[in-house]
Amino acid sequence: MTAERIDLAAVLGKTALLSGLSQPELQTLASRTVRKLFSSGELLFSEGEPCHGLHIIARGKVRIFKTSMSGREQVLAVNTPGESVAELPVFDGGPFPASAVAIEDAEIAYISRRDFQAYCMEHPEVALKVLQVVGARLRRLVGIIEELSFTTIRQRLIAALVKLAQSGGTKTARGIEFQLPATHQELANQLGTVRELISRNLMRLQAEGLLDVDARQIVVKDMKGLSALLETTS
Amino acid sequence: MTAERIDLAAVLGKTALLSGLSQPELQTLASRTVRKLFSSGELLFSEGEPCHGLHIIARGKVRIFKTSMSGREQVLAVNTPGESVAELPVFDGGPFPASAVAIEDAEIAYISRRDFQAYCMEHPEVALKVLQVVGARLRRLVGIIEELSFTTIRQRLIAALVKLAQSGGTKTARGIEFQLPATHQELANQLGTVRELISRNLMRLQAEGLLDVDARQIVVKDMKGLSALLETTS
DNA sequence: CTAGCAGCGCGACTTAAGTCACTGCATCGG
DNA sequence: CCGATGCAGTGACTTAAGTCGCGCTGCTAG
Repeated sequence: MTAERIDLAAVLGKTALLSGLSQPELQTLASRTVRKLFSSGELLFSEGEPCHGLHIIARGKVRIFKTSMSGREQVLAVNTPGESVAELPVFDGGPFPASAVAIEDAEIAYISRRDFQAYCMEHPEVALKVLQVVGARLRRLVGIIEELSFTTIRQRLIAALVKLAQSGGTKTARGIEFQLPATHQELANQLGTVRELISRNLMRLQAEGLLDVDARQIVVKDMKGLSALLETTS
Repeated sequence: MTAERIDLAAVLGKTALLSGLSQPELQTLASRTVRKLFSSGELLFSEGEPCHGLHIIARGKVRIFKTSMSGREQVLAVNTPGESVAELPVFDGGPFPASAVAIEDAEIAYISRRDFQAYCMEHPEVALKVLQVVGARLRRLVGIIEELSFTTIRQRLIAALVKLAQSGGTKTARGIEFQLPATHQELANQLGTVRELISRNLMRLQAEGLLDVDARQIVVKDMKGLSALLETTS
């Protein structure tokens, strides 16, 4: 019991929302949290459901997404440990605007709305932190809107590849190599399109000599040429 | 002088953010605000600029939008008196994520970041209100994303028409009549497309017998048929 | 070992979306 | 009265996006 509480307090202290709080305060909050476990593929909640509390990810990954009638998905965010999920409905009392699913086995610290709101009233600095986190979220959403309405799938894909190469790539004689983090289908969901287009566009980039593609293994042969395509109006 | 302050206090008291505050508190805040005037078409701020304070609309309308390299616009929101604009950068310290322009002559109450943040620390309930407002904004953005990635322009246009008919329409013998609130170009910007498609889709709906279109005057002849098109997967 | 399944490649096709170029039409200021 | 200007309608066209169907591979559970 006590062990669990100390553990939770440590987790809470590492989240963006609550960093900077003192140990006793974290303890107090931890005593109000519930630990929830989700296995990979399990839904944390669905779009439209009422929201009763705040989810903080202690372990695992969570994908936030919308689904269309025809079954297509649009990913809004993928969240990792230390981040919180669905802060907003906690405060405006509305339903969840999107669904969330665990994409790895996950452990969630859950705090009820009432408790967290009360805590914010007593600790205004926490409320301001929440605003910062929400701000980052809102910026990402605006970015998604910008991409969806102004760019082609080709450009979105290139942008994603460049980002992956820069963060998780290793330099070799042939260029910058890295693995796609998931299936083409998943990548398509994140870019708001369908599997075939990912496939086709990757092949096209290969044909243009910018990439080498071998299933999920990507070798960027011409990083400059690739990045250059992001700037052009075409 | 005094007259101005009382006036401002009244304005502030009507905003969603600050409703429920006592007169003296409003006075205090009002004494910190600056009144700014913008004529129609004038920019309040541009995407990427640093943000130094909160804008509250006292009079007029403001459009929030993103612009692409090729000159196309995507409208994120149109805000009216009593609403605030760009609450977020005030709290996370980042630049404006989009641009804002007055689409009517407008009067803005402006409060500096420092003052408003300090006020939130002293009055946590205001911070919670801000979170509610931001929540509503975020929901709208998610809605835009959903529309952009799942629906056709035809459907978005129909949705816009239905909304307009329900809010600003009058029932007549021929059906529900209303005026388009702006030019086709402006409507296109809000739906994330180009003028021609608005024109064509309106014509198509007319050809299908659902509408009568005469320039900006619209008569919805078959509201049920129109709404029905929103539900279908097609 | 093999039947089944998930992920991927790919061609053929349909359709939504956008571009270009032009016309007509009203309004407004000289 | 007239040219300029801004808005709307429209045809012809190009291209991006998405759909369908099928075949190939490699893995793994029965």
